[in-house]
Amino acid sequence: MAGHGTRGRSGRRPTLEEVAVLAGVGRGTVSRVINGSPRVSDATRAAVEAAVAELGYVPNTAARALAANRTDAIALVVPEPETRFFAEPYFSEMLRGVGAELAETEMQLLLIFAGGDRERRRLAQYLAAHRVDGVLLVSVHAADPLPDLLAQLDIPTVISGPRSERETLPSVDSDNHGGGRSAVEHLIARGRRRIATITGPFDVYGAQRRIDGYRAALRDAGREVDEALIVPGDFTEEGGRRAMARLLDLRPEVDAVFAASDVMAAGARQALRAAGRRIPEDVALAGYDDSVIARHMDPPLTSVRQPIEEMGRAMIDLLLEEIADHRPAASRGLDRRQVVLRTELMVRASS
Amino acid sequence: MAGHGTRGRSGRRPTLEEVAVLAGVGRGTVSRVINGSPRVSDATRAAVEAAVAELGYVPNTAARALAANRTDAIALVVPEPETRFFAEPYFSEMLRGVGAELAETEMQLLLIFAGGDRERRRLAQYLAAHRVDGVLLVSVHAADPLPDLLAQLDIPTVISGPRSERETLPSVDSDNHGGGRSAVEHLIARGRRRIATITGPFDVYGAQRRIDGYRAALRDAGREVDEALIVPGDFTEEGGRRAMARLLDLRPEVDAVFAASDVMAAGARQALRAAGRRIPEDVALAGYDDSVIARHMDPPLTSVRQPIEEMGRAMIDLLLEEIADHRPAASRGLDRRQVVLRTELMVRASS
DNA sequence: AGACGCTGTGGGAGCGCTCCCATGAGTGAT
DNA sequence: ATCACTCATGGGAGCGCTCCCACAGCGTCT
Repeated sequence: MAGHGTRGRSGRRPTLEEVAVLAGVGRGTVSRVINGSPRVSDATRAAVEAAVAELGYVPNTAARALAANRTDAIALVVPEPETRFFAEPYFSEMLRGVGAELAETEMQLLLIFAGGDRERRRLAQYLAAHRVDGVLLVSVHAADPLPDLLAQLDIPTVISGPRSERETLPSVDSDNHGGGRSAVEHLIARGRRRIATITGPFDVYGAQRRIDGYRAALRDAGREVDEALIVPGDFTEEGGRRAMARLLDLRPEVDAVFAASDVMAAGARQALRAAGRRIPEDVALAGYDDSVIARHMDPPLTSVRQPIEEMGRAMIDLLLEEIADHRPAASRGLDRRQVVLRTELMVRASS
Repeated sequence: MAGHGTRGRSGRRPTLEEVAVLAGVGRGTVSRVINGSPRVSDATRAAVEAAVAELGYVPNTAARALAANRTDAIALVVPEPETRFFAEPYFSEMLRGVGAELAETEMQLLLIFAGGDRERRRLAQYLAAHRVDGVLLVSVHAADPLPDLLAQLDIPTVISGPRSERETLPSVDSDNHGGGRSAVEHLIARGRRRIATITGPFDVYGAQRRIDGYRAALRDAGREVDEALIVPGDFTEEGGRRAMARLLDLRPEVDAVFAASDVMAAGARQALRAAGRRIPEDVALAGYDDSVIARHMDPPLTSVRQPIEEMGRAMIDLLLEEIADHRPAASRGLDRRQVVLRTELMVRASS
């Protein structure tokens, strides 16, 4: 029996047409009212609105999408395994900003993880199907082919964290250079002499900028940069631990460390403890992100706060603009589509 | 000039019809192949697949949704302000499981926050428009009208954490009773005499169950339950701090605390420190969730681990089933649609 | 008075798909 | 050879909307 038919019938929702009949107008007019066109007389508009209210009419999005060729949805694409997504509190906060800003609109948010190969292929299909009006790209490595794919498909995109200084996609970022610099300036001001840094992966532009900030602060203070004090990490806790251990090995006289993420700082702290160094008495420690971990560490961690939520909001704003004036690529210039937001150093007991 | 028309033309994607022509078959046949119907000969199927590959055909979801009355999308609805969503690592991990399981399918995940009033109304509209095939409801309080709305709209729904022992919606939960019990049994085994608990909100069923587990463990050990040792919290850090402070006031002789969440345990720790109590020498501490905070606390926190990721997977499984046999409510019975997963106690230095 | 332009409106023509009915070919039983 | 079925297939009829053309009504300019 028509299980399907029953379902279709029982839950039938009113259509544009029915609203039109009830309001005594044509379909086109109802459509105009629904979409806020100004070319409708006040009387007609009122009549239509009454009919809409009476029937409890809600537009059918599929039909709209089909006819108008838009989806009113954007995707937040995370090109990392889900695991990492949440190891870094960064993403969660960004999501918060994105959600908040999007709540102002009719747009919907799709969350897509594309860590593995299979997910990657699925994502490509998905994008090819133009199932979203725009894409938010988070945490992209320099060599990732995704941005090019998106450009090729002509899908409006905003990237969080430019891939290089000559990023072509609209982007939102915090001032990594200034952030790194402020942390190191603080350590200098605290009288530290041998300041090291545990860096992020070199293929992440933001990580590079933090290192540059580290160098700048030292140079401005008239100090020489000891390259052995710059040890590579990978944004993981274990990586931070290893980097710190190595650092203690190479430069046991180190008396301050700027870790490019709180998570790595947590790892560094373990290594310091294991080596019997006290924080901050023997070694001052500063992190980056001002995450939950920073506040709960013992001692609480000095950390560079990024306005991540605000960054999320800014990304949505940019993306909505991109979608709005989505026009032939040629007519776009090198717009001022690179937003950079200020950081703030949260000083705590670790330094 | 026709920016719109240009766009529509330039990026034109092949349609079913075009695939049919190229393969030399009818539209219906192509549709059958695309949708994996068995009623197609091997030769035809091969021809169609070749044509699909050659044209790079990708089905238009909007058209499909319109014609078939389904969306191939499900929503994860979080009826809390975004803020809380991430304060509890719980959600993040759940999202991970959901994402992983969903990656096996063609379904898409929509993330919807419905904390405020405006978001609530928007959500209602959204659901009324049947823009998703099913809904995952996370962290629902007992009095929330959302589940009823969903039932009324006849939208397949799975709830994480039943609202009461007579939950009618399919649900996935961890064994809160067993979890609470195991934590308290552990504290008893450690020789603690005055064991208190800081609870979650009373209108959260899971929180109730944890209290019940606390009571059960004490009773089974032949101990009397001192009601003054049961202090209400609200799953926040500050709430945990206050509860602990109050506890120290009322029952200074307390020598162990089971907090119904790690976040509250972190708050309790602050209060204990402030009062000069050592962990675990003076007071043993156990939490719930086995979150990042537990591992980074000083000392590391004993905590009840829920298989949250697995719970996310289970929710998706249940929901997909619900969607598959979505039939008149009458024909559904009190199915075995209540999944309960086992917890595990992670013992660390705090106890 | 006629020509012209506006504004508000109605409704046809699709958008690309699924559903389902009709059709014809193939198979085996009578 | 005939009938009854089954199976693969083609294609019409929508799904509910937006876009846009056509047109009526009215004021304005010459």
